[in-house]
Amino acid sequence: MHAYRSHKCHELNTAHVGQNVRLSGWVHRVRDHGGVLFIDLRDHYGITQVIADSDSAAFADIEKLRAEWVVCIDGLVKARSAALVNPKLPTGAIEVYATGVTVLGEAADLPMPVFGEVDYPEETRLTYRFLDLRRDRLHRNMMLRSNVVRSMRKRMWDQGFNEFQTPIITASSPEGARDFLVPSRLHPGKFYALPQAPQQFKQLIMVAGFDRYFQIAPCFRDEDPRADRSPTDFYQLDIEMSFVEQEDVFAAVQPVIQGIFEEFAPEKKTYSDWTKISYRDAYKWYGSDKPDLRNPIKMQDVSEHFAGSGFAIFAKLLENEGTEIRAIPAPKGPSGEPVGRKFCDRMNAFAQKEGLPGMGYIFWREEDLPDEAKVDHSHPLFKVWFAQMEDLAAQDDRGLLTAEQKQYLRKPIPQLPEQWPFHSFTYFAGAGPLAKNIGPERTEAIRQQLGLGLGDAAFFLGGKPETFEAVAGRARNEIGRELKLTEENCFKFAWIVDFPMYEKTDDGKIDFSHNPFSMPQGGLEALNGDPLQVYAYQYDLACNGYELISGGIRNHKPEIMFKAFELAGYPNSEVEKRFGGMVKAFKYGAPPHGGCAAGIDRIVMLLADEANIREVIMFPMNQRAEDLLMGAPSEPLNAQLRELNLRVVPKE
RNA sequence: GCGGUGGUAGCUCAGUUGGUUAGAGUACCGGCCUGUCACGCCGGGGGUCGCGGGUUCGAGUCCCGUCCGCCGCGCCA
Repeated sequence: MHAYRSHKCHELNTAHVGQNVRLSGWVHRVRDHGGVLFIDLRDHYGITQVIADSDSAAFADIEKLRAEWVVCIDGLVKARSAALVNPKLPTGAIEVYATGVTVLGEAADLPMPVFGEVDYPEETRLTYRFLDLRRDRLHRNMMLRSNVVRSMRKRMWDQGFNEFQTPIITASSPEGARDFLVPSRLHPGKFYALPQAPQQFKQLIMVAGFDRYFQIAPCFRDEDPRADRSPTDFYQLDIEMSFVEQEDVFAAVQPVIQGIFEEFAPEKKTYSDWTKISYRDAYKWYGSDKPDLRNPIKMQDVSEHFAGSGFAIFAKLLENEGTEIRAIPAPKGPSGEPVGRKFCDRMNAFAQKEGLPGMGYIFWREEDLPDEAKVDHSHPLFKVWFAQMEDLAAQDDRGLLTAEQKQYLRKPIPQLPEQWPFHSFTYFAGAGPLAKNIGPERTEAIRQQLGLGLGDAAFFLGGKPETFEAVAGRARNEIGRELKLTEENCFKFAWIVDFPMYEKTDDGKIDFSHNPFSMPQGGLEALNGDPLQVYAYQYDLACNGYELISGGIRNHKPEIMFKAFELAGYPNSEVEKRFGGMVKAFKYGAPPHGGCAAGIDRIVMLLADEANIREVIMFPMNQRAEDLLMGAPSEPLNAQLRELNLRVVPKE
């Protein structure tokens, strides 16, 4: 007999009845009935019920067991009678009658139970991560992660990619985020850095002729965390390919990612049409470069309806250069409940909370035409009513209008009818202060442009797009969620392409807006024009509102690279100094190449249906980038500092 | 750095308008129980109500400050 176990806790069944077995695991749950007691014994694989009664030699010892003790049980497999079978357990048809027990590891009183599904404060969970990991949820998440990584590797290998490891202790590479620095003992005063990504190394691997590379690579960035962003370190599926264009990268990556989602979330729909949306359109339509396309709301420019209108705030705004008014359509949700003033006010408050002056709105409800409009066919409201009826007639699939009524609507107005076919003069009236200010005709024009109807609403934001776009995007998320417009149980992907190469910083300088290593579209020539009009071969993959992948076709020509950096204010000497290794390599025959990196933690997070990235990381940091279990960061020993020639400046 | 929100027993939470000795469940300890699988029943121990100050006859509750957790913003190509 093996010292610890003959079987695992998931595998015994009626076929084993009568066998003497040995199981090891944790005491999941004790049910003590006095003369008979039950232990749910748990290991990585499952749970087996152990039973002991007063006839058992092990009874006295088993009575002393407590939750989470690690024990080895010897016993006899017995079939449960039909009434006692537990269908919830894979091993529920049998139980092990204990004949002996060895305590392998006692457990103190638990700071948090392993049994049960109650939520516990994250601080406790992180401090006792090893206990939390025993619990079903995290245990399952980590196994999912392991399987996802296994599948990723296999899919990459099957496509002819080769996995290589790149250095962890390396040079600072100014890619945007703060570096983690590592002091050098052998070179006092000098520092290594942990890589923010293996970016330069993977490009060098292409220069070295390896053609297709991937790596499950740790990346280190010293930035503040978010729910979907781990501080300190995270893992990427890092990919690079030679002799490729953008479409080749897409074609290589989509089957891997889509395959992973289909494999590990079979109960959800994984859409296979990955649309391409330009960076600028993404902001225009969704207010984000990682739009959640499950939400059908698409924002639109409605400036023309507000220019010179009675709504002075927007009319005035539009007189300034580069301003526009954008609408967020908010159609009523599947419940059919009209979007009312209360919801509109709440969204307005949301915008104010996010730092905007507010968000105007119109909501459409049913109203009677005033009497004068019923007879005066040049009355603006009559025209609105007529236009809406025409609209209705054109798309009348519910038989709301009679043939006679439709007939009438085909006639040009104003033409007095001999027999008036309508009993009702109700129309979709735009309500709210904004509609009042711009009048019924403009309100109607907006309704038509946005394709809205009875019970729907729309929100309006004005100014320079960059000042409100991001908030509009968040409002769009809120609206989609609250009105239940956002499709659930699915994954929708989009490649966000054509990132602008440069942007104007607050102090008016030109700087890289994203990745300085990307190839500018149009090459060297494009860099001679307006930098703000230069787009890069750079792309992200957005999925359900998360950025899952970021990548680009790289700039492999030194002369274009120097020029690109020059535009951002970096002299050649600076480029040589910072990217010396790569520049040197490019001088000796660099192939055109490109690739991307996929956030593994985020992918697993989506697959596990978790909202927080810490739920899929084995030993995550807390929000202040502290490891509560290991006690990191910690103060160094004086001897360590001396050896490194470091001195800590006292805090003021 | 800024904003939101929370902090009461080991853990999850309740605690009314400011009013007796701050409660429940769970875990723990003791007792009872031979078919449970969230076992049940009886009893017990366990509290700096995050911390500090203030108002008040009286503060878990109201006010001010502060610390800590989480979420968001800034930041992160």
